[in-house]
Amino acid sequence: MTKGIRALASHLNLSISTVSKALNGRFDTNAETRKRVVEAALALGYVPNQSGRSLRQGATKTVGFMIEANQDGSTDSDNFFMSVFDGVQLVLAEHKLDLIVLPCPSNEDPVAYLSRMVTRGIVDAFIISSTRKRDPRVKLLAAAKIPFVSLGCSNAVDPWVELDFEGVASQSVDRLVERGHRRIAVALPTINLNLGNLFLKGYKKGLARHRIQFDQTLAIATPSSESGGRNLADQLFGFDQPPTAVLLSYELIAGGLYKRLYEIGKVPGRDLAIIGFRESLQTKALVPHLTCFSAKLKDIGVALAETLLSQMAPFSNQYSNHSKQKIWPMTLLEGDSDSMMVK
Amino acid sequence: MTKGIRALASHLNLSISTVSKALNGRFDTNAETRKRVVEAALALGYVPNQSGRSLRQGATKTVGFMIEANQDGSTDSDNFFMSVFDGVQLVLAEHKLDLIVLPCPSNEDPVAYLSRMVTRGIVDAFIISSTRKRDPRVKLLAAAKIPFVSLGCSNAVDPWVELDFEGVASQSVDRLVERGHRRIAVALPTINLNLGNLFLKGYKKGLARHRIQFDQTLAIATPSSESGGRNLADQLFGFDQPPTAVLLSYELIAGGLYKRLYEIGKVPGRDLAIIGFRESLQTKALVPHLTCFSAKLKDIGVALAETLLSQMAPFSNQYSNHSKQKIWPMTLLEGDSDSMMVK
DNA sequence: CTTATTCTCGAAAACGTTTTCGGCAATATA
DNA sequence: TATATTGCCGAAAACGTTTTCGAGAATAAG
Repeated sequence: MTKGIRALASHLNLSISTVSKALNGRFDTNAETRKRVVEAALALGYVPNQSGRSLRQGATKTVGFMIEANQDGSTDSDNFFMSVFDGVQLVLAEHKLDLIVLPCPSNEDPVAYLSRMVTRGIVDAFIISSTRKRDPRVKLLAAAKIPFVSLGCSNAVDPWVELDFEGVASQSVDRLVERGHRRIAVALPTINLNLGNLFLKGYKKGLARHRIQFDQTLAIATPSSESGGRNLADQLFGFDQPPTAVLLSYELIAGGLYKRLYEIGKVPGRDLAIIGFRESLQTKALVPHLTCFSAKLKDIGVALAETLLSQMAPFSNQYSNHSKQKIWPMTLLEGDSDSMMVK
Repeated sequence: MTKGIRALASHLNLSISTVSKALNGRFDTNAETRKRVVEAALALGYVPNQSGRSLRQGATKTVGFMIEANQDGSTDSDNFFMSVFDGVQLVLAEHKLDLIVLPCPSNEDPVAYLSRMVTRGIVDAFIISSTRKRDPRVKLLAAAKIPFVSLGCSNAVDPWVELDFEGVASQSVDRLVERGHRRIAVALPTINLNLGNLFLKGYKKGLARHRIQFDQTLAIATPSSESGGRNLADQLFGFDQPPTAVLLSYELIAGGLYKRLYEIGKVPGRDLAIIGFRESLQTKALVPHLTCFSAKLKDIGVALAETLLSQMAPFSNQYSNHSKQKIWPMTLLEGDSDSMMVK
């Protein structure tokens, strides 16, 4: 079974040189031929092998952007991903594997981008993040039989590592109910990230445990921005009977929420109990301190890498006992934003 | 002039296969020979071409980690680099160039890491960040004649794009003096980042303009962390005659600074005027609002890419009129942390 | 001494592409 | 009609490496 440009050429009854030239749009090929070749390439899903290309051309057509974590001894992770990368590299290095980061441009569809990177052939395996519900990218990778793992649960069969959104939400409800809250709102992402579903699930489970009726109007989708937080404040206190507590599935909105609360004369932790999701430099700057959860990001990276290796043929036996799907626990960081008692 | 493994082989009077096997530590080579080969490789600076390797081996030995910016319409850049990447890719895409990100592991020396990536040969050009004074990485790249640009000024001859640290510091002094301040402190990074020198330079220029004597004790190096900010507060109010204002060259410490101030009964903007450097989600969460500066991060990415292309042979003519070094202006975002008047 | 075995090395193929070059046919020019 | 030009295509080399296989020498076994 021939592969690559040879397969395409023989399928078209053309020489590989003609095919190559046609694909690269050279003018010493017939326009008609060019069209035929391009169409066939599309149909057969042919894409040139990058190693072959760069070897021949003596150039990779790629620019590298080197970044570092803060090197001055600061332990605060101002950047979620840098910590995760670190853990991933720790494991990969043991097997002489390197990690490169592929930033999807904001003006390109993530699926198209991934597909481009797959065919570019500069990596053997993928880690993907921001996993959506029924994410087309996992289908793409699974179909292409390319080893991968997703940061964020995808489905029941493919490998993933996930923060414990469900547990955090559920635990948060417990904590609030203990303090007398009955009307608890939840802030969810506006896009179809799977974390939203998980968080909502945990929230509902928590409510059910305490026999509190789920109220759809208290599940509020809000963009993860400053203004998203402000809007949330207005919505919460726009109710005839405002909720006394709110859970955030995404902590980036906490800043806007706090600010708007102060503007309308409400004090976090006094007039509204707030539990954020993950700690960050932002949540640490808030007054009163935001109660939220923390995770060992580096260890998540380690888990990601191990899960990935268990999917890669040369290493799978070494990691065969490794679980394919893992929910990562988070620990509570008590702040003052939910210390009030109700009723 | 032969290159690569051939050159090494002929230099050693060995066949390329033996050399290859020796370098890869195979046991069908004499131990003595292996040693000779490895030493010669080191001496001649030989490193295998990655394209050739992956082509032959059918594997790249690399894992890709795909990340995305927030896709839910949030305009806040919670991540400095993601915005910069976006701008870089905008320009590179026009020339069918791709961008990959190379995250330096925290346990590896940045110079060694860069050198490894250079020899790995998976990219044609580099962008480096966190530039230090007399950064060995720029020497490395310049010596190897690899096109590059640094985010952060390096020296007088090599290409860079830099945020206007000097201007920001200088302008901040003006602003504070206008409000009656004479004793103005400045917070600097503890490591030898070039931005520290520039910031200090601008600070001194500002002072000189207003005939204020520079006081070395008011230039305080502090790690960019929560606790760094707390320490700063203690140091400032530990003086017999505490300064009435402080400039931050790095905004990540603002949260810790604010918190500690409140703890010791001081209010930002009343007892101490504060001007931060760059806006972020954290600075936006602060109450009172931190006065700081903002830059169009995406445009900085564009500038980086253009500067880089002006250094790359195939594109340099297209960008020949492009300046090799560029200071990027920032605009003031007035907050309430420096609104007080003194005396 | 003969045969088997081990050790060390080199020749050559292969990975998948691009590019140079020459050849043939069809068309334009003289 | 003879010659020059153009348009289109294919053969083959090249990029730099790894790997398979066989050969020869040296050593061990019989």
